Amino acid sequence: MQVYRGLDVGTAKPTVAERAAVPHHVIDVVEPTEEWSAMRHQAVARAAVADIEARGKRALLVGGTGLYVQAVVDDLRFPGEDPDLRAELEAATAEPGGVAAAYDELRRRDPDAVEKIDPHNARRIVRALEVIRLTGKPFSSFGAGLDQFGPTAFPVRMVGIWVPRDVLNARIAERFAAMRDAGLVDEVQQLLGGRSLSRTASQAIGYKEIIGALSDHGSLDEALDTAVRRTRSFARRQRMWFRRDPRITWLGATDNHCVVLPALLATWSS
RNA sequence: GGCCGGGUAGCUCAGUCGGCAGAGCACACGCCUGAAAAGCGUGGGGUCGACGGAUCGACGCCGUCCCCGGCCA
Repeated sequence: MQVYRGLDVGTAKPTVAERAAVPHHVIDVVEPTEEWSAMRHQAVARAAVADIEARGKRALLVGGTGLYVQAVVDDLRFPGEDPDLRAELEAATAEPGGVAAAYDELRRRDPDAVEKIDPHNARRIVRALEVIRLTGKPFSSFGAGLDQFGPTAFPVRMVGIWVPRDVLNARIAERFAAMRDAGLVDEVQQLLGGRSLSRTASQAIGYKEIIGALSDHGSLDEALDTAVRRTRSFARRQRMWFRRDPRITWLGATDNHCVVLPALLATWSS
């Protein structure tokens, strides 16, 4: 979400001072009216890494989202996209019984892919059918899957910081309180002036809830509570995603995350 | 004080004619290849306000009491 210009406070974007001290990349690269995607992220982030390495420097990748980290680091090749076809499939699944019918079609055309997709997950069923109809090849033929951890696309060391649950939850709540104090609501109001955010930008945690509260005069306190819960849920999905990656070295943190710095720096300079 | 409505999961509430106690959210566990800060699956949880009664059988019917809200005085 830090790729979006204007989404500053709520994405905990690095400050101007921080960016002057350490050059950051892939920040503020698009307007919030634009769509962003894993494939787009892969291209831009890899270009940034190549640029850094060409200057004899070393890139530090900061992951938030597992799919995006793997899109950059692993040899993921995304099959093509067809917006019209996707719209047609989405309309079909919106009909009563449409999701079940689409799932049946997927079962017939790609028995392997059906194993990894839940029968009610319309979004992923649509995407799989889109790829099959577009390419004529099974969705499952595009790579071994995200649970296969082969050689990375370039040399990389992966480190994760494991934070105790109660510390994490407390920090998430504090973080949103601080964002509110820093003017998050004002920022959302300015963003909305005369335009609407893209589908991807408008689902940013905090922004989505505040936009909802502002548009139907709901409670901002409730919006922030929802955003806090959604952040905890996001953190849980991050934990689930990264936990299964055997290449990650986990560093434990207590209530003071600085204690992992020596181990982190040792990894960096090794 | 009288009348009416309500009391069921942590929260908001369904529960048909009396026949195995339900949903959404929360929480826990988990899935994942062009929306991923997205989408989806599974699960644990109950003195059905309390006590008594009729019934083979009560969240439901009858009685008494307690609590909450509204109206009247």
